Amino acid sequence: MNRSGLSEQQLQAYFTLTEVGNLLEQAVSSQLRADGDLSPVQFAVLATLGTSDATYRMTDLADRIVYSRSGFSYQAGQLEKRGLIAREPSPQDERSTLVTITAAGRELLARVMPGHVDVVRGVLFEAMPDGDVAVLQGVLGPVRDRLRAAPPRSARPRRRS
Amino acid sequence: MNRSGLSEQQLQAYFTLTEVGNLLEQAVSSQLRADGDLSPVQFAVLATLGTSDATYRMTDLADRIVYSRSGFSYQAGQLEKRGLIAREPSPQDERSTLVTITAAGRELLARVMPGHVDVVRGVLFEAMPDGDVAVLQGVLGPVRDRLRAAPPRSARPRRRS
DNA sequence: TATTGTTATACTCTATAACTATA
DNA sequence: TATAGTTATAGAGTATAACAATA
Repeated sequence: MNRSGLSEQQLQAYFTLTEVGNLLEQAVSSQLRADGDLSPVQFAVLATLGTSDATYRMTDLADRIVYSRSGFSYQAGQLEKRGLIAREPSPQDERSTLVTITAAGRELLARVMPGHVDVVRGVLFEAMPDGDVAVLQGVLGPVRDRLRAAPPRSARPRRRS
Repeated sequence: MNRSGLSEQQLQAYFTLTEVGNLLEQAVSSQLRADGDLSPVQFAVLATLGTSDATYRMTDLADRIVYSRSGFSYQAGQLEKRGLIAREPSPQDERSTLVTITAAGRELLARVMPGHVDVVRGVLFEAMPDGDVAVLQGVLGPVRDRLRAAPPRSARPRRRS
């Protein structure tokens, strides 16, 4: 434990995680742009919608993807303009908007996925022993779960006008 | 191994890593902005320069921080304007620019660090068993080393004019 | 010719605050 | 009064390509 409140080991692990994350995002970003004209965020939206079968509200998707509401509205607008997602008012609560992936969205996802997976393998898994995959998930999975359970950004009260 | 070339386990671990990285960056970004009016990239520059004693060339720093040259020139300009770093031509190779952190830069780094470390602990380490820290470093350290050894972005040949 | 770095340009992204509508 | 979502605005960040200087 150094004077800052994190051990040297923890600080190193944090920097390593950050650097790997940046490098990974960089590599993935090029591939997505080249193969599908998608940003990492847009890919995350399509992947989230295309993998889970669930429908999401705008706010929930924004929280999951880690975005401000307004920023997510912009991104959803971009994807909707290209016909990759659809928005419709929720029957239960007409304030809410439900987001679904379209057939075209699924097609693009399928078209982009193989190259994407190739990049991820090359960057992250090629030199990683198989056993380490479970170890990584074992360490970071609980962290993710705990963060998801924490009050999300959109829950922060807004200022009065 | 699913049809895409990554096992389901690998895909999950990749998504988890990405999500934790995003959440972490989000949290850290607020703290840095509030306490030092710094972006995560600007913090990374100061932290890299302030931690290692080495001097870096512009290109090497850009590669380390994972940035385009032009983008890094912009960021270096921002930091220099605030007196946090200094640039000078290299004596050995006058094409190169050496970057150093100033006393003011160190002061700002020291001022920002405690809160920064608090956030990182809260997000990443609070619920992580001590043993997992070494495990995480053990898994991601080699990945990072391998990526650093790979030809960096700036090595990509530029188009002829 | 190749490399280092900067800059002009054009664009994407992002957040804050204001706004509308529903609960 | 609180919540969901959009949008106007304004600014920050980013990359490409062109540029100048040195090797």
